[in-house]
Amino acid sequence: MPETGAHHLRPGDSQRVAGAVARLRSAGERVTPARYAVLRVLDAADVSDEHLTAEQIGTRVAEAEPSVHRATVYRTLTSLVEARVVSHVHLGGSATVYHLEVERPSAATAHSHAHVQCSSCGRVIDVPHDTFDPVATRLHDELGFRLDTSHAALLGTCSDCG
Amino acid sequence: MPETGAHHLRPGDSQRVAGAVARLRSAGERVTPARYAVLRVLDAADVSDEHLTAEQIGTRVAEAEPSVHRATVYRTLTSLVEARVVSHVHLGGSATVYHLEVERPSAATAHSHAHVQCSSCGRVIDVPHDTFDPVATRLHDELGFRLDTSHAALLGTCSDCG
DNA sequence: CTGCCTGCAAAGGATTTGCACTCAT
DNA sequence: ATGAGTGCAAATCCTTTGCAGGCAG
Repeated sequence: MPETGAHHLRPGDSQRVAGAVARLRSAGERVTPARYAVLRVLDAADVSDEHLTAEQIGTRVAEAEPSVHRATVYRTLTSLVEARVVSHVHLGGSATVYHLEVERPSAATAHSHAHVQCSSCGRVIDVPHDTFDPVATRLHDELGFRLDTSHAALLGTCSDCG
Repeated sequence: MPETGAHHLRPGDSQRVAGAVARLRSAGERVTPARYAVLRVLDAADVSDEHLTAEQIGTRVAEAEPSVHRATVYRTLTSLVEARVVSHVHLGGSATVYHLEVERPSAATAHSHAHVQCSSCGRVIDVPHDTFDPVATRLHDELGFRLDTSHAALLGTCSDCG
């Protein structure tokens, strides 16, 4: 009764996890239980619109799969980002949060949304990617600076904390 | 031969250092050698358009005034920021940089410039504060989010690294 | 004088690394 | 079978903190 390498797949695993695994594999990376665990945590967070730090991911992975070491989570995140299966956003509060990358195995084209964070409650808000277009255009024209709107978040105050 | 409290002033100290000291004092904070040292380092950095992290400031202070302990530099920066004599910007790379605040002892009104950082060479570029106005307006209208353009930097690629 | 600020040293928390072993391929 | 990935533990790095003494106001 031969198994084909998908031994880690689980019933609950979403389309996105499956897709991420596929891209991971095609990137020449190995698919291990630890990596599955991280991907599942990220998938669940995405569903509930959460943005998790490496440490939070580590904690959740530890809950789901105690055998996965924290250090491995860090290494895994690095690999996943490198393989473009996961992307990260630097928040103003100097934390970095991760989330599953939806498509696009190739490089450049920033498709994802931009983020702003409330310095009061810490909430991260996704904003349409074209919000920053005017700024991006101006920076490019005046300074030759190519803005990457999805790689860092700006701070401010949200309506709840206003 | 009575001295009036300016015992720490030095010939080389710029107008800005003097102003910072004045505001510091009027904020009810004490003016100590350590605080002078930090202010001088920040002033020198501003002149050369540098943006220094707490650690870099610590190093430069150590060079100029070896007797000032690193821990004091951290505490000093906290105090100076609180007293609005110094402001800090969170860079995308998850470092925080400090610089002298030019005027405005009062709160709110963001006057200072915004920043963008090159993810390739790390250079921090000051941009006119109105650059982000279109975005700020849109975020405010659509989400009730009040953007603080000077508190965090966005990432991108500068013309040199283009 | 009074207590804010400091130096010192030790604690702290998050991330990284060396090493030997394991398992995905 | 072979080396990428892992667990473990120790090392690092940056920053914070408790405490006693010192200096600004």
